[in-house]
Amino acid sequence: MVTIVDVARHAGVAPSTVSYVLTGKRPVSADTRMRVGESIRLLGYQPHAGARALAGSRTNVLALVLPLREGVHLPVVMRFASSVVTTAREHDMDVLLVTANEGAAGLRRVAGTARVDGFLVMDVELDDERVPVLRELGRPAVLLGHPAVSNGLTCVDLDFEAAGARCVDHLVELGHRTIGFLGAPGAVYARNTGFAQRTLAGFSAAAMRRGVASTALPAERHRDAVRAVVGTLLRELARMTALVVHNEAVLGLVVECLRAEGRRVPEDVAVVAICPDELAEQLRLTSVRLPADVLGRRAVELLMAKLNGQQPPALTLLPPKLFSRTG
Amino acid sequence: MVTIVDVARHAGVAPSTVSYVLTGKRPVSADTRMRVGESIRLLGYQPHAGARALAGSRTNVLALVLPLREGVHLPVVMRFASSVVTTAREHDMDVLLVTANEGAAGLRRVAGTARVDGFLVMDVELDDERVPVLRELGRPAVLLGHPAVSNGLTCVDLDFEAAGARCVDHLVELGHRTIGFLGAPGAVYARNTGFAQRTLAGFSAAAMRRGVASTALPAERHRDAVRAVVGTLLRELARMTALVVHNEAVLGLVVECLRAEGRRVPEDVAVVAICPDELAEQLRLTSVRLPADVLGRRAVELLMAKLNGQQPPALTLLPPKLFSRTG
DNA sequence: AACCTCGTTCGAAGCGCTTCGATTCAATTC
DNA sequence: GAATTGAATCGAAGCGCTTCGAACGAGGTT
Repeated sequence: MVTIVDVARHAGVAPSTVSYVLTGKRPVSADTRMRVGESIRLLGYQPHAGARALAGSRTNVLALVLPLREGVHLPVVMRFASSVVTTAREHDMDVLLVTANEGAAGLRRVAGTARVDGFLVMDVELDDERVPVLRELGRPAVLLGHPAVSNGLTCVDLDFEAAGARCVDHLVELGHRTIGFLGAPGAVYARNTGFAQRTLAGFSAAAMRRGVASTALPAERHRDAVRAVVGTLLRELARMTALVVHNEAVLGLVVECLRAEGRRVPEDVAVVAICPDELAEQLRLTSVRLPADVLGRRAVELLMAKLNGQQPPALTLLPPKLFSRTG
Repeated sequence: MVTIVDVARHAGVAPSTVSYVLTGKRPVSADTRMRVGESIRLLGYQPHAGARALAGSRTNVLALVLPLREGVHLPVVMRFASSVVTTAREHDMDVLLVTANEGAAGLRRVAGTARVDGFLVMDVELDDERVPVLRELGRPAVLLGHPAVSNGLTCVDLDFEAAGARCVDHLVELGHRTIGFLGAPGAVYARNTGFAQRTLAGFSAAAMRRGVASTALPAERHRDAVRAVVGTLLRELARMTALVVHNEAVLGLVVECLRAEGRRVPEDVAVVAICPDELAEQLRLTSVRLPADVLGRRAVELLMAKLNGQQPPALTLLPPKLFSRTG
């Protein structure tokens, strides 16, 4: 193994000088910087990560905490992870993969053993047990899917409120005057899960502002329930020509039911979905996508800012992008 | 921060003794072992990973190299990753996530900086540039999707040959006597990509053994091509009552085309797919699944064996499991 | 009673790096 | 020409752990 001492000897300088060349923490003359750089190249020197972590108390590793349980949309998680790793590497960081099912103990472990410099936690819920632990650990952290109480923490998320509004605006521009909304199961709204409400709020406000007639209903997962709620909507909102769906689990069923009721999609009822892109792609629906890649990149950038002592805003909301697939 | 010295002082022993309690590398009397354990609990001691790595030249971290590019089936990758992390944790290991697009340089980097003890590399191709590098690095590694030349390396994969055979056996048991096979695009067979051939070989051999009539054709990705090849198959193999499909990209299209030709699926033509489970689930087809979770677990176990100085077999093939969804 | 043995425990030396005073030497000032 | 500065470099200490030879006692042997 090539150590910093070998490099120093080869370049005819002290080990500390090599270190300063590498870290840039003290000025080094252009001449020696070059000589040292050359020796590093020649010897193929790579600093020992453990030694660095021990001496410098900095690991250059981020923990990425992912929900790997069933029920989350795996491709989105994967895309997010991919984007995180790529962006982390641009900042010369590596990524340690931690699963959410280790829970708060997992965070304690990787922080306590000094394995990572900071945390990226995906799929944070309201009253998540990990939030207080993250505060207690005091390491920089960025949360995705923001919990209500975010004081001191940094959160990133899609701007669901804007997403709800964006759907309305899009449809109004296409000439629709009566718009339905199918949301998550009722229980989700009951337990105040943030993103569901925010979408609905954005939708309602925009409908109000635009002066369009609208009705919003929750949609349960089961087939019959979907059929029923679609029926209700068509009855209640008789002149409905457009529908916003914020419920990826039943999206396919909704379209199916509409067609079963004799409505062509999108000719009779224009459907706009708020869901992962590939699902909308598959069903050929206009959609507001969840930008997993941008989310990942931004999350890493915020975390890096915190690691560098900056204080990024507590909440970053990404503007929604609507993809029209009516053509 | 609580160090090993603090624990030692608290328990009234030497630091080395604490170390031996922790690692079990030398016998410690039951009495002191207990006292030390108690002190560790009380003080909440967690060993510093960097210090450990430096002194012990062992990181307790595995590198997981994943293909995060488009075109791979993301849910499968995710499930595999999940299983790897879970199993690794059972062996007290953490997992560093590395993307395949860092290529061989990524392997060099994490090995050279002593960040990891070993490698888990998914989606290895024939003539993969990483294979020679892994040899050169000399760290334990387990590959998934085995390259032809596997000398000195350890590989795990689904037993595609058995999978091909299993489909035939299943169909023969159901009474089918004439079975078609639709495989990957022709180019895949041309470039000798291992798993595609092996499936076909297993299929053909089983058909021969069972004395059933069969024809195998490659399927290109495009809609028209699929329609054409399904037509050809129906013409050539006039009495075909069953079809094995090993091409997840066109699976849906194949079923669609069969129905367009007036064949009911599965009544007139029983279709068995070799593909990720959720795809078959969605299309309600009997399938041989790619057991990502078992694969991940086994891969980690093999890697741990190598880290412990054992020499596991060069190639482990997992027996295929067929899920019948005809009911 | 002196001598081994063997199971336990101790002490000290490193692992490869960062960091912080101290030192050097050339350039500047009086 | 002596004194002062400041940029560049050096040397040594120390980060928290593992590991190895040595030391220690209690038990058994001759």
